[in-house]
Amino acid sequence: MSTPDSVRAWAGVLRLHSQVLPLLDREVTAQGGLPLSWYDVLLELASAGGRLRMSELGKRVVLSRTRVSRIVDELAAAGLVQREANPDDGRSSFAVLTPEGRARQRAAAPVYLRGIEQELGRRLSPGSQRALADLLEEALDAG
Amino acid sequence: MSTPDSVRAWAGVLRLHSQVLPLLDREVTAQGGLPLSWYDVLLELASAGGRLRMSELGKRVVLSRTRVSRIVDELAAAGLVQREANPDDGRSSFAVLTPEGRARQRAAAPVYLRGIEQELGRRLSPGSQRALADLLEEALDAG
DNA sequence: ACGAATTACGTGCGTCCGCACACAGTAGGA
DNA sequence: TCCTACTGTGTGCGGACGCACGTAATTCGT
Repeated sequence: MSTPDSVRAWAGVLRLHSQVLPLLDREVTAQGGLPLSWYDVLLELASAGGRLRMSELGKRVVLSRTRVSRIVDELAAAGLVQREANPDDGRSSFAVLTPEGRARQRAAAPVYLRGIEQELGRRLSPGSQRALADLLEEALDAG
Repeated sequence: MSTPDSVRAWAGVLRLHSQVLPLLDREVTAQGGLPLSWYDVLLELASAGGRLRMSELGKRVVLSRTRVSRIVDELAAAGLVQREANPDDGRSSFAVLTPEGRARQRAAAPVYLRGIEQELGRRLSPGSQRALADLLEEALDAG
């Protein structure tokens, strides 16, 4: 009774996620970084030019739209983003990166990059990392 | 500014996890299956011969030891497992699969397997599935 | 043999999270 | 111009989750 490859793959995703995520979280918060959810939102905002509608942000980020709404509240309270009305559509609103938000994101980036690099570099050869990344992106594009 | 492969890989794990897990959850519960956490515990118990110490169970399952303790409570209340003292060590206790628990696990298995097969089969070729599984297991073994 | 350190486990508590719902705004047909 | 369907958003609520701690049992050094 051998396990199908798809099941082995899914089990691998589940396990790697549950093993690496807490380590990364600890390491980053120990170094005074931002919470992962904050960083994720700031990063996505930054790479989108600093301004995004809520629903768009919800799609790009790993969190639910609902959750994003609350995190943007927190970020706004911390002065890292600013809510802004959409003149073309009264329902929607933008999250806009403030200069300080951009600065904080830039400052936090190396901590995350180093953590990931370290945690995955320890486990896989460069070639395997590349192969894994390609396969995962292939799967995501087919989503 | 190209993203390192390790970061691409980690982002892929994060995204695939967040996309597939809810789908799988919905699909399974819609078909009257067990909660994923229940299934995970039952499966791990079954493949270990039906009896495992709590801490061992915590290590094998994707959940924290703390969480496992509570889930075993729920499973025991549902009659699917039974708590049992360890005669050789008064601190530890066993979770033992009941016949009904074993039956429920067996009955639920095809639902999960089909769901995973479907969700990953749609996204990756058989060869890619195998390659992905191998890479993830390689990473986990190095953990 | 006895106390300190360690291990296995359960639980109180606070956080994170998303579903279901409510509400305001928009689009489109008659 | 209404009236209806739909869309984008925020929020109440309850569940899932794990950390920190407490407790009981075992191990180990002396």
